[in-house]
Amino acid sequence: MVTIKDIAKATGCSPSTVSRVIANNSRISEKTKQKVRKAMQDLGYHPNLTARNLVVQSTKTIGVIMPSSADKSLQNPFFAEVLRGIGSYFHQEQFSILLSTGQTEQEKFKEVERMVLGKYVDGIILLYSRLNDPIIDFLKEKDFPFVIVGKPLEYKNEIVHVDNDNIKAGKDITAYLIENGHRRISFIGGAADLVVTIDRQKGYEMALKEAAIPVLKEYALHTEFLKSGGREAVEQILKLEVKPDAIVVSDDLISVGVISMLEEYGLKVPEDISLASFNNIYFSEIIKPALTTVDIQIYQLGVESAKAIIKMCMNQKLTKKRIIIPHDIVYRESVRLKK
Amino acid sequence: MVTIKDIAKATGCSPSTVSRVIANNSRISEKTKQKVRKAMQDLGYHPNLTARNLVVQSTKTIGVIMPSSADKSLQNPFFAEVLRGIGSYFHQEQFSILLSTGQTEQEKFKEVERMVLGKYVDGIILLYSRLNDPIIDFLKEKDFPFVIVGKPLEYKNEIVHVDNDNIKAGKDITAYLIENGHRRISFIGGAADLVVTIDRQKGYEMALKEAAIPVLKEYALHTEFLKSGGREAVEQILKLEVKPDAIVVSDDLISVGVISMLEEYGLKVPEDISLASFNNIYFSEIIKPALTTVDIQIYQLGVESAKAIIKMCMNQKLTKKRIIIPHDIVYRESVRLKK
DNA sequence: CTGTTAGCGCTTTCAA
DNA sequence: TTGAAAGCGCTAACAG
Repeated sequence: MVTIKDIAKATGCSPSTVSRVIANNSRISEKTKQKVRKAMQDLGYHPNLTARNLVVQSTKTIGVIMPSSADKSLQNPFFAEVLRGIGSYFHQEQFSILLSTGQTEQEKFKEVERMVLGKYVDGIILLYSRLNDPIIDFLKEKDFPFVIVGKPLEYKNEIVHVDNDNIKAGKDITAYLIENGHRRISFIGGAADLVVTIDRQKGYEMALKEAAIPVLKEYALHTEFLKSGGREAVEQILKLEVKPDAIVVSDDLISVGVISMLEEYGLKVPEDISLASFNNIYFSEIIKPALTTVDIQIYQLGVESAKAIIKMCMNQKLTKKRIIIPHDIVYRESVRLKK
Repeated sequence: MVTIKDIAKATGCSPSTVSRVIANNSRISEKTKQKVRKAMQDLGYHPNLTARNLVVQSTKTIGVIMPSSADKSLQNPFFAEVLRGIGSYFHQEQFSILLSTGQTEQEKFKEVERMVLGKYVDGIILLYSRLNDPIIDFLKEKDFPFVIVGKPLEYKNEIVHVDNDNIKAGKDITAYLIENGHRRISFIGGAADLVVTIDRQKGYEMALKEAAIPVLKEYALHTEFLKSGGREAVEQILKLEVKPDAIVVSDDLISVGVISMLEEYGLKVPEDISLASFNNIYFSEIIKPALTTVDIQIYQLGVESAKAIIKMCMNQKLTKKRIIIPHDIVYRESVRLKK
């Protein structure tokens, strides 16, 4: 292996000079720079990142934590898309992603602990927000830089997070349904302990109230994310005495299953029942009917969380803890319009 | 920061002893071990991974390279699922994933170069296999440990790769279509430079030949992965003089788009036309019609590639370069059966 | 503008 | 069973 010393020897200068050339230090003469660079080329030198990391006490690496992979939720294109956003910003800043996909909460916790205590990462991005997450407690206690994609339920004012205004998003999409003449609107959410589900449901309820439509308990259902494709949820709905004429679904992926189920029971979307959801993943536009959905700009969610964590690692102050990515509704075919 | 020296001081022994306790070296007395461990607890000591990596000249970190993320192919749940497989094996071996999602081939190459030359990873897993991939050339030239998930087109006998027998898979699924009375079978593939597409198509052709069905050029189409949802492909098919009665699609995700398109043109699957594809992603079972598809055991693909790369990093010899994960057909609703 | 020196925190001979 | 010492490859004062 060729080290900085070899280059020093070959060029007749000191290791520190070589180091400075690597850093492109301004007070090294152009001449030596040339000479050193040539030697690096010739000998095939490349700086050892581990060695550098050790001395500068920083790795330019961020741990990115996915939700527990035991359930199938990882298959949600949401995560790939956030990752893409994070990766693109990281690339230009020369940061790296250390990915953690723990099967269980335990595994994930262990991995985070290893990364953080072993000083193997400079910061953490959490790609989800759950109630009572021990990882958050751990990070907070250690005062370790981290950002959440989504909204923390506790410590909202202390934890940096990148989120949509999901309450408003829920309200907007529900209002759109109401505008189009729907009155009996049901809500199907994913896991009930996900903050994003909670918020979207809250927005849904607000819209109903504003339109003076009663909020019925039996109209709000939860289905385990990606489990059984929303079968129970649909069956519940079909058992209702007064059947809904529209459904707000908290995630496009769930919509896919729900639509299939409805069809199985002979209900067509949007003719018999309208449906609108959130995320605008790639699928939403290629399935039939194409989904009317809230575009939450997943990629941007990734980019901004990347920006935030890097800033924090550089000890720059963030002006605000809560970074909101705007959303907007993409109108497609799953909602029956008012004539 | 509390270091190994602090523990040494606190316990009155030397840093080397502490180091040995960390490694659980057998020739340290149980008594000192206890003492040292207690001090580590009390002072909150945790080994610095970077420092260790530097001296042992290894990082226990593997670079995992996704396909260029400029196209939408990253949203294919395939990748999340392989990642999950890799992650699970890595976790138990205490390895980490350094993820690279370059937008372009260039970006990806740069990232790989950085990881490898900077000695930041011990090995590389490539999650795709393309024709003329400079990354493969680079890795080969550097003689750096790497494994491909998929099949390299060149150097098949030199490059370790974890793959399905996609030719056979293509043949099997096509044969199944033929068994059920289909004769005019079309093939819709993803990007034509992906080896997986090529293989599956090859198998498709073999099955036709064995059944003495002519292989028609105009029956084989390619659609950019996830682009336009297979619209052109379907339009091409509908333009054919003799329309197919079945389609083999090289990826479940493409199937989703193709089914939608067919429906748009008034063709129902499987009543009017049958369809079968590959991968068995979560979606395949929740969409209507549920897809008859080849289960390629994506998760296992991940696990085995993880095993392979770790073995290589430990300098253990692999018995074979080509590791095959068995596939099997999952029979669902998208194929019209012979009465 | 460049060199000398001292470490970053750990592992690992070698010696005791 | 333990300690002393060297060194992994690099950066960063400090000195000149």
